[in-house]
Amino acid sequence: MSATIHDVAKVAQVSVRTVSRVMNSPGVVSDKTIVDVRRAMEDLGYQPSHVARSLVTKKTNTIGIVMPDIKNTFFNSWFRALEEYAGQSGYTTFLCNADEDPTKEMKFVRLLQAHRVDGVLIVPRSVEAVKYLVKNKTVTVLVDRMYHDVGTDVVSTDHYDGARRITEYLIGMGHERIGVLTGPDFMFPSAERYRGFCDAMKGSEIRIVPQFVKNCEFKEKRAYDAVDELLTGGSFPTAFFAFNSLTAIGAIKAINSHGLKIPDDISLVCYDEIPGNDIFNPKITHVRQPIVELGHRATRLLIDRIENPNRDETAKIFLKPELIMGESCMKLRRNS
Amino acid sequence: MSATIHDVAKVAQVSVRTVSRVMNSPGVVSDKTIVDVRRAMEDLGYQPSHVARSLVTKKTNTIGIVMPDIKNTFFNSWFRALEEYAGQSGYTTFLCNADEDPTKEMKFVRLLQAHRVDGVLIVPRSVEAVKYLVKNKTVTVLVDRMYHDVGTDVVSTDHYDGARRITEYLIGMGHERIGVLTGPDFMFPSAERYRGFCDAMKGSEIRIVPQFVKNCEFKEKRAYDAVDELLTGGSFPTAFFAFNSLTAIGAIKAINSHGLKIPDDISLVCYDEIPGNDIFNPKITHVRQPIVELGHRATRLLIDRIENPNRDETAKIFLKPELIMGESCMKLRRNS
DNA sequence: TTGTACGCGTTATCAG
DNA sequence: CTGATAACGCGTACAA
Repeated sequence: MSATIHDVAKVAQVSVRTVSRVMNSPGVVSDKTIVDVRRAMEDLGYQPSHVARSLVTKKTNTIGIVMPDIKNTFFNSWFRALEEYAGQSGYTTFLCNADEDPTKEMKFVRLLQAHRVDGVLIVPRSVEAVKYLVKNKTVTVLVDRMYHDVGTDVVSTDHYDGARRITEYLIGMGHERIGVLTGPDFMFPSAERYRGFCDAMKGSEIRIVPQFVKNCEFKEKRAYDAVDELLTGGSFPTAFFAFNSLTAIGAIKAINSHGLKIPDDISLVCYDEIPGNDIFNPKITHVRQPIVELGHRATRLLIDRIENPNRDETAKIFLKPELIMGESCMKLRRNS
Repeated sequence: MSATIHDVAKVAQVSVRTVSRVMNSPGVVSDKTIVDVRRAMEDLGYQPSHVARSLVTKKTNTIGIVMPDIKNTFFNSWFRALEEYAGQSGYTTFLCNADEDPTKEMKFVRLLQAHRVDGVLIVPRSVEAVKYLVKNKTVTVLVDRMYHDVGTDVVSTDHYDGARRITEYLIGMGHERIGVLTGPDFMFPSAERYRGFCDAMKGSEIRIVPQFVKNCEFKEKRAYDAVDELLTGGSFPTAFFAFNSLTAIGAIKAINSHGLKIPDDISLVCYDEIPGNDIFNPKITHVRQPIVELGHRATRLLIDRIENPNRDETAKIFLKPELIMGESCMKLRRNS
């Protein structure tokens, strides 16, 4: 099929070793031979086989990306940033969408191992996958979600801080009855955000209404149902805090279906940016994670680990989020 | 590093050939040996090396995806559909984002060839990349965009039909001054959509206003500037037809910045769905391409070509688009 | 500066 | 049913 290094050698009238040299260390080859070899490569449309090369060098120049939900704009944007950075560093990416399914996730992790990727960037759904990677000594960086017990590098953001600040903002606007649409408790970002929310509430001596705290599993439908149910009841929250963009969308749809207006009838803030927010009316006030940097830092760290296996202590990097002000919150009169 | 087939053979006290057999043709191996070998594999955490396997079988079970702009929701969704289908068929994908840059595109095509992918799905930005693939006998399926002269398979949609129908809809609503935000002329989808637009106009004896036809290169900023300029002038269109979601977003922003309302002051339709359209107010009337099917069909065709190299004549598949009615068009009084 | 020969981890051919 | 052994295409000691 494709031309091999032998074909090139034959055409250029040199040995394969020399052809190999013009590719990997052109410095030690005479200029004339370089020209000859290059011409031969050109003529034959030769491309060195990464697979053969990988077999001997034990390096594939690929990294595996395992993410839980590619439909989520957040992971989507993260991947774009990361892919660009990886490409510039000479790495190609294998993108795996585990679909929030631990079984699929394990399948992908095994697949990546079979492909002998040089490293893995994973937003884990279950500890098992991470443990498997660690056990097999795969260079691994956890992103966004993390587990404390396994000794891997982590790049994430300060979820506690973001949630706390946006909650304080809501409180400052006079809201005392706040509905929270959370993700699964066992997920680090959700747990941290909830902790931030609670601490902000504590700090203001407003009580959390237990019925207003809804675990929506980060899913749009769950959020829709939860908000729908709350709005149907007698006294509902004056504001909602959705823990990610999907739950925010669910909330918006439910609010719309009840004929209510944001922010006039009800306020809404969320974590992450909803798709189309820049043309949405009103723009939603939200916590913005430095997503491009999250991609770059994670990839940089991973590649660094791949290329310098000197084991420094594991890195735990938490980037600072940012509050983006929209017009989705109504200022209430303080009744104090 | 990882355990090899030899390690497994040693532990299971059989030859490597036998280990290979339990993986690839378990039928011809005695049950007892299978059990022994499986146990050995389990104990060592053995995963067969795809790279070594690929070297000898000349099959990598990977396909390359080259797309022009991953930020565009359309390609984004397309990829999701395709990746799922490919995964189920046992293929892993290399995603390459050429960023509408012919140079990057060529670089990626070469990279994919170096990785010895079994086939390539490409939304081409330039003919060169396609010609290169064809020259190197890479199994290739063009998606969305196409070139007539190169003899490759194509899976796309009927852009002419979609554009024509939505234009006729606009005309039916009484619009006679229609602004068009097109893509590059040399791109098949844009050219076809423009042809559809023109034919619809001809059919109704409304004249096309040349100043209202703006080549926006499928880019948001170009669309913003174009619409902004038109709205600043004295007499502007009563409706815009944006040729993709990005130009629609640009148009919406420009319209908003002029304090105009859709559809009260101005109507808007577009090709493809803008992100967040389901919560956008008003929902934008648009042409919906069967994007999931586009991913499945393209991948199915590609894999079929890979696995059955019997050269049937090249396939040209054009799926039918669909009109999705929103509330972004005002019905005008006919002045006839 | 250049060439020969071996090994990387599989599959597959041919005997047993 | 099972086992030596030669490829596959490349990198690299070692030799010249």
